[in-house]
Amino acid sequence: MTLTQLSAFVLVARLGSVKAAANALSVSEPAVSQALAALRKYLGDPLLTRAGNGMTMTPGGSRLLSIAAQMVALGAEAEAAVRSAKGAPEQLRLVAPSTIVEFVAGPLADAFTARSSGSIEVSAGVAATDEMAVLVSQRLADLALGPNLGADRSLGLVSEPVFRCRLVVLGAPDTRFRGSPAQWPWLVESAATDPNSDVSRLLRALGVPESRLSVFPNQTAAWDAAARGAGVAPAIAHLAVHQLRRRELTVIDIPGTPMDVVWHATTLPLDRRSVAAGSLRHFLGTPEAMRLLRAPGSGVPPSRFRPPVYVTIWS
Amino acid sequence: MTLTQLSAFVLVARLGSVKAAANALSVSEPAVSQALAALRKYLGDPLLTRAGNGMTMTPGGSRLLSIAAQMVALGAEAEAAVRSAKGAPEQLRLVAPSTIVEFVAGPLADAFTARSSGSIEVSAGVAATDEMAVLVSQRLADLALGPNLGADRSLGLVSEPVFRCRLVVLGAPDTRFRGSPAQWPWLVESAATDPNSDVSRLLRALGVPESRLSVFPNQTAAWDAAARGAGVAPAIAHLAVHQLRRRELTVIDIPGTPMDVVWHATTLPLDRRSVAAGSLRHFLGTPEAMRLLRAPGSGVPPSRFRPPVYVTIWS
DNA sequence: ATCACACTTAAGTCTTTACTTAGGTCCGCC
DNA sequence: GGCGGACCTAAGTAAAGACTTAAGTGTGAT
Repeated sequence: MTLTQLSAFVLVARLGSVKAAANALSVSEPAVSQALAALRKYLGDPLLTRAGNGMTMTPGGSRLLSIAAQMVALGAEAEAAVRSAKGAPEQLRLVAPSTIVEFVAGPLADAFTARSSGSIEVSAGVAATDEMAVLVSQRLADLALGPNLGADRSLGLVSEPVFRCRLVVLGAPDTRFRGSPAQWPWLVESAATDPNSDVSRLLRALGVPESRLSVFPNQTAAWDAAARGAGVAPAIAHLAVHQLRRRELTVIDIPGTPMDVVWHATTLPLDRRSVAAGSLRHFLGTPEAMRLLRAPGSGVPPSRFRPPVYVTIWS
Repeated sequence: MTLTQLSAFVLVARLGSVKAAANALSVSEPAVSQALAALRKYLGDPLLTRAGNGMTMTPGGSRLLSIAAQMVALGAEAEAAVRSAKGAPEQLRLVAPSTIVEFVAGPLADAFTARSSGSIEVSAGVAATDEMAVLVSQRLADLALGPNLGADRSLGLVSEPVFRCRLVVLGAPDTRFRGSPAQWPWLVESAATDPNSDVSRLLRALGVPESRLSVFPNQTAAWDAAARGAGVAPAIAHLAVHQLRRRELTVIDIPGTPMDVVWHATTLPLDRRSVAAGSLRHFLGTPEAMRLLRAPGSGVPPSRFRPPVYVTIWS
């Protein structure tokens, strides 16, 4: 499986004909056909079959297309990225659970970039708890903000506490649900599907079955639903301060809550981490960072907005 | 640039030594060193340089690492995807602007999967307006939900109106801002950074400068900030119905609003589109879909929650 | 200084890729 | 039936990839 073969496949799939693809690549028709044949043989799937005038994709071909297209696009992106790296600002990758990314990653990244006077760019990525440690240890991320990842000694990571907060359960002030908390409707955001997150630990401790969960694309939406009485929602207390102050939501007394949570900053040990990672680590200890961690969701200017890491499907 | 070279590079970067990488791949040390040399030559960047005991990355190397790691991971994923495609449910890719994905993609995908009794899985992806047309025409997405994409005849797409709504501007009931609307603080979500979105068209018409914009990671967070008086926020009226009903927000009278907006469903023409795409297109015309389009953000059960398309950084 | 260690280069081999031209096969269509 | 278009296979070639072993070359430590 080579990139040339994949791009031949992608082109045939997109243009609907071997001939057209050969034309687009300005090579002969058999060249494309053979690249396709090699791929078919390697993957053990016809991928594309003749159907009258054009070609149709097999199920395997259709899965492959989206992945292959990404790989081809990334190949081009890789060249461009390396070529343009000279003199470009250094990049720093921060990973965190979706909750943290939603509320604090943007402002934090923005503030840090400003502080480095633009010489370091921070991009934020969402990751599951158990992936974060691997990402950092493999240098695919520079710093993880979230739970303590230092427990697994084999990865050789340094995890230091940076922020203390409390996990509570919120609901609309005037609603009552019947039965035990396990029977109530629970409104959660996507981090609850990560079995190692604090929220899913709480849900397990309470014995809430999956059938009572509604997953929302982001935390604010889940709270919004809770505010209209659709159920109860777990929350890092200080992040919901606006909703609490406006009395849209109120803290519900549930056994096991408030639950103390400590956010840790995890990096490689001092001798292996990059200078930029160290300086972000240091920044997290400053009063400015504390203030950002404490004050949720303030938005950032458009020029400094960076969407969380995700790869475009097509270049 | 081959996948073998890239994986050698990734492994060296991750393990911090050529020797360790060679060991992990169970090949000789020069084999890895040469793969690296070929890549260095091809890209014209040292990528990794010796630094005492280990290796450190150049800026180019660090850019490459995250891309190369994805490519390698995708390579493995491609094989797995094709091999497991036999008998697996058909997949259907829906793309839409972030606003639509946030509110309706989850419930819509969930309802459609249920309706097909699990034989079709829908995944939702976020895309910029002008990318959506290309994605569909290149078969990288099956259906786009959003603005009318039929204007560009050359792509041969079919865009049909499915839903009418109104774009308004919201603010907290009791706040007043000074000066003209162009001077107010505007709280927007990421789609506003897409110059072809309805929101950025509105902002341009009003002459709002970039400096007055705050970008939030999602629409609900922007509204939430507006509700506490931080500024005004554009909104598709019916999606903010809960906030309006609770009087956290109220419609502000601004020239040019309400702006009529029509969501279109865009697919390939009938003879070129897949059966699944046609059936999703048909589903969008049913009362059930209408109800979901009209009722924002209801959450989905965990088993059916699918995060929007993004590629994991590491496999 | 020089030794040990780790990366790099050199030289040689074998395999695979990527491509060409030439001929074969399949399918719809008149 | 046979024609045309489109895809596939065959045979052959040049180039590149992916290895190996053997011999440098640089750097930190004793």
